[in-house]
Amino acid sequence: MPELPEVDMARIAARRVAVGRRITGVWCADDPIVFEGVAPARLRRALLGRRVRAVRRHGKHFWFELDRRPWLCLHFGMTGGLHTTRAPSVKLVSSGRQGPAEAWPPRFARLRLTFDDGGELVIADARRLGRIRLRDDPRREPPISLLGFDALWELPPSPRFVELLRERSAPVKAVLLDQSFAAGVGNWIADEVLYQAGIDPRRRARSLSAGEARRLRAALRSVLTTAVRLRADGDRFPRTWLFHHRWDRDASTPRGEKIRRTTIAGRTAAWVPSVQR
DNA sequence: CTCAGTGTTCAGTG
DNA sequence: TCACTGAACACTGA
Repeated sequence: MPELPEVDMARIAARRVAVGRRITGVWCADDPIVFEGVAPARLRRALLGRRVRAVRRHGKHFWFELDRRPWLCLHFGMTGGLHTTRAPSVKLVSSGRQGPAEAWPPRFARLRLTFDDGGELVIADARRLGRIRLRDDPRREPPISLLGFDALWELPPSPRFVELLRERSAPVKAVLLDQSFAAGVGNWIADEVLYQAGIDPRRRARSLSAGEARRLRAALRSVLTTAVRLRADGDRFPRTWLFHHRWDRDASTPRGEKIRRTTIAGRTAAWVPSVQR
């Protein structure tokens, strides 16, 4: 479930369980794909006994600052997620959703860390498109160094945002999905933002008027701040959002607006022709 | 059984 | 050269 708001919830959950604590146990799957270039023995050596200083996020990536380098860097891919427990019996999930106590350790666990106070943290990833890496200086090394502005924390001022869009000839939806443009925007957020700004996702980015670009920026800021404030819990998103209807079978919003689906940049775009021009 | 999917990368194209 | 597109990746659940 990982676009920027979900990853930010994971950052907060990880911070709560890990910051100030020492890592006393490391278990990891022997999976050279998810653990890109990191053998299990090296991972254990890098993490065991370390104290966690902070948890940082940029776009959909996040990482743990430790008291010694290298640091632990994570990306959830399409199906990854973070799970934590505090006391042996209390279970918390990064989504914040309250449910029946989940299985522990969770299905598809790839990495499991135990802390000196008994807390635990698990990275799970069914589809294995997520990545777990070690980096000496995450912000200065790929893949994080290749990202554009963080869509929530570093949104450029309007004039600069307009300028950046003018430099791009791809469909505006493809530009929104490009992590070297705005880091953290994923498929549903791009669709939501374009819907709220009233812009056809197929439009070339450079064809937007300054007014349209400003509307797009405002929608991006509004959608992200709202989603984060609501703890990335889709059930609590405003009912006016396309989010609730984009995959509906009947393909229309409660207002009776028809939803159309089009492939752009290899992803399915859901949009409302009567609203988006 | 088939296919789409809240993502990224990389080879190929124009 | 550069920007862009689409397939590949790997697996689950509808």
